[in-house]
This record gives sequence, structure tokens and C-alpha cells, in this order.
Amino acid sequence: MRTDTTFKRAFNDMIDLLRTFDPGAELPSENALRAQLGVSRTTVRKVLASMSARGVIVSEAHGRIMREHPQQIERYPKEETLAISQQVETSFMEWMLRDNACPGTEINEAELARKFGVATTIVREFLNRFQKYGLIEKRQNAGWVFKGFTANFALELFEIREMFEMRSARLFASLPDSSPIWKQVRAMRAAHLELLADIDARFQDFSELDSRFHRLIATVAPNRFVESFQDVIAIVFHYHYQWNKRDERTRNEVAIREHLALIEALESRNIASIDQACRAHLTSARETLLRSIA
Amino acid sequence: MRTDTTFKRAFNDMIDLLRTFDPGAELPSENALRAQLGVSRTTVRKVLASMSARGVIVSEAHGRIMREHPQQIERYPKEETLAISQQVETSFMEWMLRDNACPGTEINEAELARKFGVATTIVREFLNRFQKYGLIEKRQNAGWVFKGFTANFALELFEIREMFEMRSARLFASLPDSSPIWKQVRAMRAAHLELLADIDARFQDFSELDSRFHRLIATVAPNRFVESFQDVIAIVFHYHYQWNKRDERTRNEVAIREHLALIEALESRNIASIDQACRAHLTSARETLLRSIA
DNA sequence: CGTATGTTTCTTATGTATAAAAAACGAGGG
DNA sequence: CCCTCGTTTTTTATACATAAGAAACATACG
Repeated sequence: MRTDTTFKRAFNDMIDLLRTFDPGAELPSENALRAQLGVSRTTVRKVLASMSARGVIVSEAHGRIMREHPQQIERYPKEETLAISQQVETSFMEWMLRDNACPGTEINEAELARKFGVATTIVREFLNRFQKYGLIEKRQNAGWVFKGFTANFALELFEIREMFEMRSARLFASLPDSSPIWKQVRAMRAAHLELLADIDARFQDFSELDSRFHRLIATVAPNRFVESFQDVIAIVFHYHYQWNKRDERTRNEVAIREHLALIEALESRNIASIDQACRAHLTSARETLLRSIA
Repeated sequence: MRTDTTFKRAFNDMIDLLRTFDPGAELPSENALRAQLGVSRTTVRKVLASMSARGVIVSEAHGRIMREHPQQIERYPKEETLAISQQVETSFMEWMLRDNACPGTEINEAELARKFGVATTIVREFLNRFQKYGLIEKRQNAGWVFKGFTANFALELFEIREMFEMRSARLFASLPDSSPIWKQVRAMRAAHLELLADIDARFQDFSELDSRFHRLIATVAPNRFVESFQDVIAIVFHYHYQWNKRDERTRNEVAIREHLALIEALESRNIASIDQACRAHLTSARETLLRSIA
């Protein structure tokens, strides 16, 4: 049966939300909370009931009042707030990347389901979605084959990435000053400089910034297929580097500097510089990935 | 419970296979048949048993003998040889393209399952796989949204297609004479000329030839993401034009001539001609699609 | 011993069940 | 009438069940 991860996530979020109110304050309506927590009213009511039961809030004639800041209420642990399908993604990635599964390995739905402790339906659904990442292949009336997280995979991935990214980057040259994207570019530069200043402590934050940076570049010429491909890149980098920490700090610092160079090139509107900076970064990222695979 | 479409398909194939034997001939071993029919031995045995029951073949001490050509045995109808998941694809495409679903329409798994007369699991699985075609989008804990088979969709599709196809086509210029692909190119030209000669009768065969032609061009630089994108193109064209027959004959004849021009350009090894022919064809294909959508 | 068939076991394709979440419906109160 | 809240209905996420199909094992025969 369905897990109540949505409720638990909303419950945790509600704790944070309550911190922004003063003790004794009247809470917003269920509908307002629904919008803020991003869940249905049904779930909001469940959270409210749960909070009431713990005495954090009390129902009055005219609505609900927060009694006190929920200091000692326990949050639900992170794992319990993730839908089973998301947990399966992590489990699978771990199996694939950490256990170093060999190219050509047969993937068995039933076996994975047992190993991960979930229903076969979920594994099946995950594999169907995962297919688009190009790492597995289905065989008629039989299981799947793992094609391997290989150098070849990396090369094919970067071949497409280069096509897509060069196309977007070049478009910046002809973007008018008035385009709102320049503001975002400046903000992006600031975020990079900030991270760079504190690189020793925060180098792990780079992965997410990286993804945001490349997605921003892609937005100049919106295309659903390009966006979908960004998901492929994001998931590969996210999980691969999560379990592959060699030279992480250096690697990220280099990438940040390359990003900054590209930002400068974009702002210069000079096609040649843009080309050069973009290609330099992609080449470097590709080599880094290849080195970590070999 | 699982349907026996695999058996029915194998049964039909077996009828064709038996036609190639003489009456009284001894049949190949179960294992040999398995390889020829492309199914498991379990299914082969089921087919053999079924054929025996109908008296077409008899078991002897030393194997099986075909008694007579299976003239009056009835084949299973085509629909019964398609897995439910494939039928759902057709049903969904029909709903989307023929019923002209509006952009923004909410897709309801349960409702579709009822409408198509299948289990919700299947619909869910289909939608997950179908997501990669860029026509639907999932919303957290809710259904899906149909983004519409719109002009925008066509434009984004062709933008990627042009990038991919120009890349491949250009590579032909530097391909050595010795490459085995030239032979395939010549065969492809022959197939086109043949179809052109008989265009009035066979113009419906173009769709499949078209797909093969573009896939052939892509094989010069194999890339799983490009290949996967060919599936997108193939499915879109296959279904869209299946229910959109306006000017079909003319449309296909034009495309064949464009293909022939491109083949000639490829063989010339002249980058400029290749570029020109390739772009001309893609532009024309795009305009045709756009016209049929509007 | 290698190949062909009979038998058993395991996996996949598909249907059904159900708790959780979302959405729709309804009734009061400003 | 619009908003808020209580209630009912519908849908989704997940588990489980089972026939069809694949694969592994076993036996027999040349």
C-alpha cells in the first residue's frame, strides 16, 4: 500500500513554517497552508491533526492557534520522506556505480526487487523511466541488460552535450542588452564567486550549482529535448561524483573558474571567445569524467 | 494475467515456416525452431502441441513429421498477437492524434485504463515510457498533462533533428571508399527508385523506408542518444501520418526525390552539396508537418 | 559425451487490491 | 456569493497474485 512520505515531508516542512510565526499567532487557513506546503488540503489536515495531537497547535472557535514553537517535536528522518520510487533510484544507482556492475550484466527485475526490498512493479516502473539515460536496454520478454558506465558512454554523452551547449552559448552573442537573462547571468557569477571564496568548506555544493548553470545557458533557446537531456547529465554527474570523491575539491575549483571564464565570454558577446570558453570547459569536464571512469 | 500473444505470434510464424517444407518432411529440432521463431523452447513446444492437436504434424519415434501443408488452419488475428502494452500505445496515439486532444488536457491514468479496457498498471507503465517523446509531463502525486501535438513541438523536434542529421551527413564526405556503408547507400537508392517506379500503388510503404533511410545516415557515427531520438521521430511520423492522409501520395513522392538528391550529394563527398541537400529535405519535411498540424 | 526432449523452477506481463493523497462536493458564516 | 472547513469520491502509489514465457535442470538416446 502507498507510503505516507508526502505527509511526513509536509509535517517536516510545517515545523519550519511554524518557526516563522510568533507563539499565540493564528495560523493561515488550510487553503493557504496547502499552497505554501505544496500538497493537497487532505494532507494539510492530516498534518494539522498530528500537530494538534502533539499539543503544538490548538483549535479555537475562529481557527487554529500556535501554542509554542515546536522545539522538541521530532522531525521524520529524511529517508521516510522519500517516495519508494525515489529510494529505488538511489539503490539502483548505488548498485550500478558503487558495486561497479560490469557492462553486459543482466538485470533481473525480480532479483532487484528482492534486493531492494520493494515490489516488482516499482522496479519495473523505475527501469522504464531509467531507460532514457542510455545505460540499460530492454530485451523482449526477458530482463534488461546493463550497458555499462563506460568511456564510450561518456563520449557519446559529451558529443551531444557539446552540440546542445555550443548552440545555446552562441545565441548569447546576439541577445539584446534588455534580455532579462543577463541579470540571471550576473547572479550566477556572484554565486560562483561566493562558492569560490569559501571553496575549502563548501566544495560539495558545486554539483548543484553546476546543474543550474548549464540549465540557465540552455534557457536562451527553450527546447524540451535539450531540457530532457539535461536530466541525463544531471543524474549521471550527481550520482557518479557522489561515490567518486577523488580530487573533488580541485576538480570543482577548476570547473568554477571555467564557468567564470565562460560567463565573461558570454558577456563579451564575442562568438569566438564564447566558442573557445565553452569548448574548453566541456573538454575539461569530459577528460575529468573519463579519468574517473578508467 | 499475462496474455498469450507470444504463442499466437509464434503460431502464425510457424504456419509460414511450414510452407517452406515438403509434406512428409521431418521437422527441425525444437531448438532449431526456437532460433528460427525467436521465442523460447517452451513456446515452441506449445506451438508444436497445438499443431499436433490440429493434425498438421504427427510425432513419430524419431521426431516430428509434417503431414500436409497447413492450408485451412486459421491464423490468429493480428490484434491477438500484440502485447497489451503495444495495444495501449496504439490506443493512446489514437486518442491523442485522432481525437485531437487539446494542449493542457489532463491525463487520468484510471480513466484511460477504463477507456482502453486494461489495467492501470499497464497505462502507468506506458506513460512512463512515453514520457521521453516530449508530449506529456508528470505532475507530482497527480496525473499527467498532455502538452499538445503543436507547431512548437514540431519546431523543437526538427531543431534537434537538424543538428543530429547534419552532423552525420557531413561525416559521409570523409568516409573512405572502402567503407561498407556505401553499399548500403546504393541499396537504399535502389529501394527508393523501386518505390518511386510504383509510387501510385505503394506510396504507403514510404513511412518505413523513410525511417530506415534516416537511421542509416545516423549509423556513420553511432551514438545511443541519437538513436534514441530516431525512435521519437519514427513514432511521431508513423502515427501522425497514419491518421492524416492529406496529399499522402504527393508528399511521399516529393520526399523520395529529396532522399535521392541527398544520396547523390553524399556520394559526391562535397560538403556544400551535402549540407544543401540535407537542409533542403529537413526544411521541406518540417513545413509539411507544420502544414498538417495547423 | 553431445544433442533432443521431458520436467521443474524462475521471471515477466498483466490484473486486482488498498492505503494515502488529491479532488470534488456541500454546508455555514461573514 | 466568496472563503473556510467537514465529508465524500476519485485517483495515485504501492503491494501482491498468477498465467504465460524463459531458463535451468534432468533424462534418455544415439
